[in-house]
Amino acid sequence: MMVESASETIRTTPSNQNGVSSLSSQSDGGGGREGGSNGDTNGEISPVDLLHLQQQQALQAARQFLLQQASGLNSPGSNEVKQSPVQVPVSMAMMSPQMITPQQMQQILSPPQLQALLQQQQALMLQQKTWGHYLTCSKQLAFQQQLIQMQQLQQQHILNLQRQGLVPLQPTAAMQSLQQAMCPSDLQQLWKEVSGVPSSEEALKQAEGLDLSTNSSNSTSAFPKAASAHIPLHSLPNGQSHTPKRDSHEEHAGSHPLYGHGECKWPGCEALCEDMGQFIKHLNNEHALDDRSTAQCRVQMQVVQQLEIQLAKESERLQAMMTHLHMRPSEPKPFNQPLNLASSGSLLKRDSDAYPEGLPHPPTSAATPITPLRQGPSVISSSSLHTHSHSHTHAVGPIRRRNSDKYCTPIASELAQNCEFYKNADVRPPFTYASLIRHAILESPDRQLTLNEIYNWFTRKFAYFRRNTATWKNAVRHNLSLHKCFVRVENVKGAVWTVDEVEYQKRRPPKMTGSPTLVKNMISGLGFGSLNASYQAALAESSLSLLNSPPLVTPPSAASLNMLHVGHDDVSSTVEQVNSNGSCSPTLSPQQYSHPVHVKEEPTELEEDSRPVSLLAGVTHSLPLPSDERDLEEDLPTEELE
DNA sequence: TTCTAAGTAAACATGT
DNA sequence: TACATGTTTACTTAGA
Repeated sequence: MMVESASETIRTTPSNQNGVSSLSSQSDGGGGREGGSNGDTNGEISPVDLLHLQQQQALQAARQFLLQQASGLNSPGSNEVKQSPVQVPVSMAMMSPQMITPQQMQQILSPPQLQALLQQQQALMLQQKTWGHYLTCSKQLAFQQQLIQMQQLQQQHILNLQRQGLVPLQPTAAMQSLQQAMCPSDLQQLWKEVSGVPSSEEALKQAEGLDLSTNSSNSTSAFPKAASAHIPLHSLPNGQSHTPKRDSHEEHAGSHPLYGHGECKWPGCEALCEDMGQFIKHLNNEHALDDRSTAQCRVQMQVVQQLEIQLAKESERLQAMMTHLHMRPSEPKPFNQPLNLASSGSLLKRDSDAYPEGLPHPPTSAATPITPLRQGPSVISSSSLHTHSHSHTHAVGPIRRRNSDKYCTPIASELAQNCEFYKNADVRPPFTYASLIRHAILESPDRQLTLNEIYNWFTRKFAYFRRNTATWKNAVRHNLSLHKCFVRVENVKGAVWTVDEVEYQKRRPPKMTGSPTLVKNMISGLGFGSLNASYQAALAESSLSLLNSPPLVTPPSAASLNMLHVGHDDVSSTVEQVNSNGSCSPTLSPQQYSHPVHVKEEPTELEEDSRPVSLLAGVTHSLPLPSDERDLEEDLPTEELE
């Protein structure tokens, strides 16, 4: 019986390798693995070569430009004199960030700068990888916002300087005329080219390279070190030195983007300023339109642009990766090869229109993948893939449990986003049977299903469960009977299965990404101090999930508890979002619409008043009382109840 | 290495 | 009797 599955279980290696390696590769040179379009082209001029050529040309242009500036401004002079190099090449002066190619930017920035940028980006990507795919998009969005804020900040300062007369009006007119059509970064680029031109060798060094380690010819100058000290690239990505977005006139109302916590937030300054007036004075004195400030601004802008470019590239790579993983038209066995794929925004459609069972359909295309992967990919389940390739003894290709637990997968959202995929692809869902059963039950309108309905749900939702029915059905029954969280209820329709939320939460202590004691303390603060920590945490989650149901929410408790919430595979935390699609009702407890006759009888010896859970349960949702008693009796150590 | 949870298989009981 | 449903046990496996 087991032997026949051996051939099926070793099927995921190609996709696995592809997916995992792609996800983990940050120095892939633009995703050469993604479709191989950027691969090596031996013997002929590839796009990469052309890009290199363009980079060289851009480098030459940039160096000439900078040398031109340096030579034209070598003599000390006033700002007016410094404006003379306004006659920069129009192509450079008018070059918006969008017009500067990444390669040109890379050439404009010195190797140390690029290195610093790369480190930042790698750190960012590491963060993204660490937090997983799920956070990537939000992080990118946040980062993009940060970039925009910084651009606005810089522009604001520029405008401020203009208002204060520190910036000549000559370019301002042009800027104003362009202001309507150009983004802040465009304006800044224009401004920096027009007005803030480095006038000396140090400016050149600043622009070409802040670190002398690679610039031996200038290594004797002491300035670059100072300049590099004034350009703390690290201040950008974390955004610590930038305040939230402000209106361009807001600095007059008591705040300034470059001023915060009594410090000047100019890169590398950190001068203490007691009040805004002092800060303004400091800003005008120390960060006036001079070579240093201009160079700093220039470098900062380039940092921003570089990061933007990198962000765009990484986003594009991500898109390509996810698209690639979703669409494998050349797969010889598209449905017999379990593809554990990333989520796709295109798969968000609710599947009330299930395909005929047993008829696999081609996976839907993934045009706009938006669901990021988690640290432990919930869909690209390494565990799933792993077990598929290692489990030779199970006919169904066991997913090997705990995926959802381990990766804290919100099964509801996962299924909601990938329902089409799972429906069509012969992929074992990376969830435990218990999670799936629970999801099926909670997804139902009445939050109760007969065994046969559970079967149907499995086969309807997952192509994987359209075969080996005996195996997984047995597993379903086994889980239903085994886990106390599943409560058999007899109503007029016969026996149905419901979910005991508390019990379900209890069977797995929730994973707290933060301090586990936080939950305990907070719950203790809520008056549940008599419970043990794990049970408190479980209750917290259970309550959280149910507190999400509007009719049952007590705002303060919900708010405070929501702070504790960490996602796992619980449907309760995400079922509401499924409910938003109208597929199930979130609030009713089984006992609210059925008259339970609990078959699973277990000894109950505890007094009801010794169970603080009833407090919470009573507030949040109606619990199955008999099972509740049973559960509490079983899981709460008696010594802790005494 | 040990423990635990999950998955699988199977035996058995019960009801239709 | 066959089948569905439900329970229980045993075993294997993976992960902590």
